[in-house]
Amino acid sequence: MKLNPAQEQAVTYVSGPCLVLAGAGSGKTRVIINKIAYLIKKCDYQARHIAAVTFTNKAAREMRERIAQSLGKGEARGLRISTFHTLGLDIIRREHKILGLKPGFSLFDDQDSLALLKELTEDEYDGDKDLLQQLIRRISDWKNDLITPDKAIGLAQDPAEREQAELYGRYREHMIAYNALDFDDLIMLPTLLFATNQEVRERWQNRIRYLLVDEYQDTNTSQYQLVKLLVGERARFTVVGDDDQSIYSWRGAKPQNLVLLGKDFPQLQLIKLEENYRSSGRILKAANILIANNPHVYDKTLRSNLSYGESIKVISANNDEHEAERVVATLIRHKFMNHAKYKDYAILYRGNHQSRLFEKALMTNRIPYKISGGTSFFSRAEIKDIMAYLRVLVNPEDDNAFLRICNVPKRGMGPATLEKVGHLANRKNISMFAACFDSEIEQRLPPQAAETAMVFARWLVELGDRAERGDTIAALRDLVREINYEDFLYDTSPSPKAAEMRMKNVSELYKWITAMVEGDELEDPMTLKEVVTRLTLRDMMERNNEDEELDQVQMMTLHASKGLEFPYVFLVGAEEGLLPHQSSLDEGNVEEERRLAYVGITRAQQELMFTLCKERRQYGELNRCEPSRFLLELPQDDLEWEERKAPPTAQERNTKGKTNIAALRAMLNK
DNA sequence: GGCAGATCCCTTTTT
DNA sequence: GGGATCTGCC
Repeated sequence: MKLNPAQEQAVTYVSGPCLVLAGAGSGKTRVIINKIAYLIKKCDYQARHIAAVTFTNKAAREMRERIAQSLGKGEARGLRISTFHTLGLDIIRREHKILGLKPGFSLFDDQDSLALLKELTEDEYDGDKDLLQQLIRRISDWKNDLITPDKAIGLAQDPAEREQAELYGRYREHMIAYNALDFDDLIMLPTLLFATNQEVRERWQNRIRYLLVDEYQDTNTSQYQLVKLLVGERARFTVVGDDDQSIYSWRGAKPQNLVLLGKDFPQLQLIKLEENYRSSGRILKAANILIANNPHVYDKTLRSNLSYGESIKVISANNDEHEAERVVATLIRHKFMNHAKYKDYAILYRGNHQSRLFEKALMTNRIPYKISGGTSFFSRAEIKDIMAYLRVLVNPEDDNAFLRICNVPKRGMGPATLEKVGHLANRKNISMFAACFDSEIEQRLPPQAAETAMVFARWLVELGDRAERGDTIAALRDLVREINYEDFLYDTSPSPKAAEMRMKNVSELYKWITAMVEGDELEDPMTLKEVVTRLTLRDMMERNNEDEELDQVQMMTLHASKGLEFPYVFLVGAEEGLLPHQSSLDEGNVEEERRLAYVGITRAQQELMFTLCKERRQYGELNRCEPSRFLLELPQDDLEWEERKAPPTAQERNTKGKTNIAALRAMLNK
């Protein structure tokens, strides 16, 4: 496939820092793939000196597959393609000594962190969920801004913030005691390390000599700093991004980093990709008109080189259940008329909970579907159990994991026993696991309980030895067998069928671990320690992607849809309060919601269908709904409102238009 | 210590 | 409306 002139320029400009502004569907992944190949084949870069960074595992996997196709396997050897977080993990793993971490550190996911913070704040917050949520958010913001607890305390403006900063400090101390890291640490630690340690920084600069960053608009402060420190003075890098697709500001992403880049690297080469190869002219026009309501730093207009296409449908339904039925009915008819496949259709929604009714409607009609995201594999209880066992094996300091498993299945270590073990651990400043071996344990616990704890701990040590010494996979199999996990599942599941499902999940996990331990052409074999941290990042290569070949309707959130494309798209729940989401309206962040709508629209290749309800059930209550303002912002001549729902009057459109322009002005004046 | 029923809170998006 | 957590009874 030939590149267009702008793409060609983006690929071959390698002599300095390069920013590629890539509109939706303008072939940015292609540019990255081609550029990597160009660097290796034409510029004498070795694959192992090139790193490409993405935000999601999915994107990384896709890139890996496509690069494997265009390069020989040998040529791609050593090429780093990973998410920011996996790159951070790699760095930490290699530099863990300097960072003061013991090998086999645990990675806490959100739930783990939440549990720890909940415990730490019991006195202060007394179980107030709101305050807890604020604290978590605050800590994450601090970490994303590279602010340590000491600094946070210094910066505190009021007593409440001071308290948060102190809790942040306690949280960090406990994490250190557990030999554990959270997601934000994966970026913050390497960045701080590079910032303060020249030798390490230079080592990594030497290791990564050309850096490519995908979805650059999603970087937060610490990620941007990491990029800057990695590229150093040499400044050999390419970042690809689109400010109109910035939809992650809620987790600290700073689209302003696009502007900062120009300031920090005055020699920055700016290249715009404005030719869209994905969507019909009409869909693209709608997207352009919608996003024109947002302020812009760099102007950019996407041009379609496809035909104008079908009109955009707006389907209205009486209520949310009806909405799902209408989508399914429309889909069935449309599929028949167009000889399409199920996998050509995507149902995109704002929040995960919306998937449920569609799932139900699809199921009753026997239509195969696949939900991406949502309750992930790794949040299932059985997977968390086994993972917790592995975490303790790998990192005995991990009290959280220990607590999860010490009585699963029941082995007589109930709350009373645990409380005493916990106290002992606390007083002696050792892990609970270590406390099970402590000389005092026999004085503190009733003989039976002390015996149980010691037997359990000894068994763990012995199993850990087995895994360490020889056959990791056999040890894993032993683990599941020796705790009688299967029986446990049958005892605790509501039905034998559910138990069977859960056991299947365990086997699936087992399969992934086996694959990772053994390695393959692209990935080196890993130790159990590595596997455990990697799995918390969910960075398995999804070897079971036979799924993708299956003919299934695709369902996902708008966020999850970024980077994907589908012939026919249903954008459901186009209502005030849902698509501009109420909480965003409250925070005055309509622009990000508009970008989210923009992302959804630009996923569609041939046809786009919006749906909305007159009323919707929320928290069990029935509420009236208004059409999304974004629908009113679209070019009405290109919309086809279905059913009795009248299109908006000229007046309605005018008022909407005026408020928007006023808002836009206010924004620009700021 | 385990289970059924009651109660509570929630739903924005993710590595 | 539904999943997670608590309560009170066995």
